[in-house]
Amino acid sequence: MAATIKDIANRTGLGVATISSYLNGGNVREKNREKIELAIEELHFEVNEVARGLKTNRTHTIGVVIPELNNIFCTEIITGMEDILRKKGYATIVCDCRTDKKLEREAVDFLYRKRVDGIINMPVDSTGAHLEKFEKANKPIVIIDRKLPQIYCDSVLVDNRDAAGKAMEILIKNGHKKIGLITGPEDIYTAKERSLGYEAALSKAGIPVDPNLVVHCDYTIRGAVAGVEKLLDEHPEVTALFAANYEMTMGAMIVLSERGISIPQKMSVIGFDNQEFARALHPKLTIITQPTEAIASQVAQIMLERLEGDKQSLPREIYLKTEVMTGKSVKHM
Amino acid sequence: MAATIKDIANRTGLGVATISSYLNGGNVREKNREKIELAIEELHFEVNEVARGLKTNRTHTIGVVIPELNNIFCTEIITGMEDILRKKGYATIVCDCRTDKKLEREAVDFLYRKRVDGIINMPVDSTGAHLEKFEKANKPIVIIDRKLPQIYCDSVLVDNRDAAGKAMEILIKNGHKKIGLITGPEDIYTAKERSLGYEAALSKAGIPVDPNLVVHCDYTIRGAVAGVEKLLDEHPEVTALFAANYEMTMGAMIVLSERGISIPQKMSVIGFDNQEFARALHPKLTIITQPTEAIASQVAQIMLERLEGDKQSLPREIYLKTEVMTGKSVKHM
DNA sequence: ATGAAAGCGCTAACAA
DNA sequence: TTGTTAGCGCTTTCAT
Repeated sequence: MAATIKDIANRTGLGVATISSYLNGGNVREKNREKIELAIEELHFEVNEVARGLKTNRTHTIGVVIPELNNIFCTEIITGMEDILRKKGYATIVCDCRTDKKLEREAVDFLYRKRVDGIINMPVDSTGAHLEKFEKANKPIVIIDRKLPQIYCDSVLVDNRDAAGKAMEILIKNGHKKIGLITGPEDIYTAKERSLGYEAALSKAGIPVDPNLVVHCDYTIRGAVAGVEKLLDEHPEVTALFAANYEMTMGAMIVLSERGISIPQKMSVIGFDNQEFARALHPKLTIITQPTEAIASQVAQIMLERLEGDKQSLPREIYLKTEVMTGKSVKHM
Repeated sequence: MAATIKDIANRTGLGVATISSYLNGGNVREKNREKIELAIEELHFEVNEVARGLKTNRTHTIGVVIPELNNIFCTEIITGMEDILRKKGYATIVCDCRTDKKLEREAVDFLYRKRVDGIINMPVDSTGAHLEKFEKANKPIVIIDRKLPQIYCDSVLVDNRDAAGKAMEILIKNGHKKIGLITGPEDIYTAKERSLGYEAALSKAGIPVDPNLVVHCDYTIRGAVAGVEKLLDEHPEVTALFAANYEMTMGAMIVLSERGISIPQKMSVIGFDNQEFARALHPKLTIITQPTEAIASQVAQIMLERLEGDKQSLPREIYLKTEVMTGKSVKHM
């Protein structure tokens, strides 16, 4: 069995409270400090955080629930958050719920049972019902990428309508009128926002919106491949594509590459996220990039503030902007 | 405060032991079962796994320590493992140690303090010293991608020498003699193995090994960009490149794309991992792919077996093979 | 089938 | 500064 605080107490002849005090940065006589450190060394003692968590009602663990781990947008954010949280002594348990509401709820319940101190969620269920337990327990909730009006929580969002608007503006300025939109499911907030940005930009330019040019995929590579193939088959008049996340950008590129459709001569393309991928393509892809680092740091900061005291202040809503990285994948008509 | 088992006991008039028994699948009189379920519903009771863990000395949590979360090879494996482990009631705490030995040790210590039931590690420190606590505690250790002779543990490996051999065989068969190798740091096991495979293949074909054509990067995109630029500048005689992981493949493609070096006319390329990326490029890239799903399932299976009883049997070593996905990025000289 | 009670390893009063 | 002790929420004998 692993050594306990009691073993250290016996070994040193001190009381358990003294050992506990030492472990928590309390004052201990120099001589005793040495004795304790020796005993800890000899017995390979490591605090049992399970016991500590039971007693203090704080686990120093944050739950993170995301739709998909195999998604560079998510992993970049997670990596960034982890870095910040770890430095403050917090660990994260990441659960990927496969964009499934049921799994999402299970993940949140699971994390609640583990008594994580707070939860960070890029939600699939837009009602937020799965988060009610955390709300009732008065544990901080930070939401990424959408608003949850029913839930008392902070949110960090990207201006997705503007993001799509920027892409469309480039295409329209270059004379494109038949623009295919590769977007996510209608019930996903970010996808809907991007679709709205697409429509608004067209309307503003006086170009009629043809709903047949809007392909609703499922935010995955595979889905986009199927969707783009269908779009190209049925609408040869399309001169440009805008793919509204990274995975679908890749899906679109796969179809164009495999069909030998040259960019930008035969098709103009604007993608999303992942600068490295855009650079690796030839010609370089023009993309809209999301500020993953800023998102990560905002989310982590807010969570830390909520954990270390500020429980009452009103829910916050942080909006961040995307940027355009210009390549050579758009042809001037 | 959250409801406890005691609250349920009071509410139902039963004893805590009965509630506990119910929660753990014990037999309870039908009438009491109903009462308990009603109380659980009304009080929003959720078992406190922290308390349970303290008592049972099992947390149903597995620690996972990897060098980098922003690495598709790692995330694919993690996703696969999580799926399997979750179905058996185990959660995972993933720590990314940024390919840093010190952070790796801290992550492992942290997980030990959290009393995870077992640990899965793609190790940075080749001595395995950081894992000794788990070894002493007799908690299962499963290693991915290298052997740790000093540590009592199971390992799941890929035949990396063979992987590099396959790539080289293709290039050599197509008449290439000046082949650049973009590989990882010499002290990383997989990188070394891939380098050895490169050298062996050249020697076997009677082609002298020129160490100047071997670029040791750090397994990152950025590192590979710098490395490939230098290689191309200093060795214009190179006709083919083999990049020995996905990130470095992308780095190589970035340089080639930005310099306008056409593939395969001016340069032949074989990459590593990420089939989607290979397909998205035009012409399609020939790559060596690792069996991430098989790795994930082997690792998870072994961990589960060790957790559910089989503590004694000898350490296992599972070897898996890579595959070639043929594209059009290799020119016949 | 159910309940009483001990105890997992720790922290936090409180007392000394 | 140090020690004694109660108790966090649960499981687990051992009775009943």
